[in-house]
Amino acid sequence: MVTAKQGFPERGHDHADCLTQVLSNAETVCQQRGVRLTPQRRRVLEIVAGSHSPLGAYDILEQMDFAGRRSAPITVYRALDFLIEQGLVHRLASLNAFAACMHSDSEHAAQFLICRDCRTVAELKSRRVSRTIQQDAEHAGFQADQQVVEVTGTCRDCGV
Amino acid sequence: MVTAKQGFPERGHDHADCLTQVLSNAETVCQQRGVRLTPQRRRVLEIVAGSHSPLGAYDILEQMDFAGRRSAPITVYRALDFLIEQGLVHRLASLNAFAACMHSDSEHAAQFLICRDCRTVAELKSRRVSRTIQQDAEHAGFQADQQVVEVTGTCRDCGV
DNA sequence: TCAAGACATGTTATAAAGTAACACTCATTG
DNA sequence: CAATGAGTGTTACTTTATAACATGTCTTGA
Repeated sequence: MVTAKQGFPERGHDHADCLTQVLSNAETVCQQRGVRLTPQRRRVLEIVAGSHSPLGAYDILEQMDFAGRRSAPITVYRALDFLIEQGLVHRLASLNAFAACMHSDSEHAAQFLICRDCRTVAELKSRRVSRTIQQDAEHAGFQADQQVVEVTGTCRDCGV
Repeated sequence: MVTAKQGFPERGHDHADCLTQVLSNAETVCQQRGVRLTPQRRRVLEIVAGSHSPLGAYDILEQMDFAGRRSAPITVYRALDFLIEQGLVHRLASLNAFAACMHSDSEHAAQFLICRDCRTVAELKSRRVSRTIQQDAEHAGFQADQQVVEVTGTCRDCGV
């Protein structure tokens, strides 16, 4: 994805474009891997990617309502499990919430910048940060294999 | 605290010592700050510090049982809120769990190493890591003011 | 073509984590 | 000693997440 590559997404950018790109990237990725992006999963991804701020599972659930029928929570969680496994969605532990991955490139450590004012989330994707953590952990006798980095603060637009 | 200053605590060290130190440090700190380490709060700290692996709020609750009576969850959460505020306990977002701070020194960024085998948790406390995050966030136009760093992997004792 | 198996979803119920609201106690302190 | 404020008790509830089992639906190879 292009729009959010460096730093925060531009306020007022055309988010419909992001959405389109995320979805088409997901199609490609799933096809390549021989896994199925079913309508349910696609729908959940669509909802998550449609928001710049992370959504709780039950927020997603609400938006899944169809013809007055609500699906069960497990439905959403199952779709999320799949999407997370495929790296298409990230889980934000400090918020109990989920955000679409706006980057088509492969594996990257999960690093997030969370604006406390506008609730927008961006990925940091700093190799320097992940390398430093890796090294310092190793130095402490620890073999790191999964990093959670979640930074709260204020983004450019909300800052003083 | 001495025992856990660098890297992981020695397996089989005398944890009763840690506990004593944590508690006496807490007394001192609270006195200095003019806040009250009430029996409830002290009890919760004691329980949390008595475990090397982080405890869920309801694990703590169980250990609070007294004469067959169980307190309400809110009791534990209130004590935890206080202890976290005073920096005596940390919250591990990725585990929904709590761990006592084994370091008497003042403010430090919350950075954790979580062994996936023995579930032991140690603090990393790397200035380098926090500085790097700070800088790279700033570079992305983001004013960082709270960092969550939680690293999962294997500790020296559990490693190959 | 159709049975077997694997994957995906539906349904119901429940577990686990966290909070709201209000009443009561108890130690200050002015 | 009344008033205040911090701490706790009690009850009920919300939010987040999972278990267990039934049902559906694709694929594939006999």
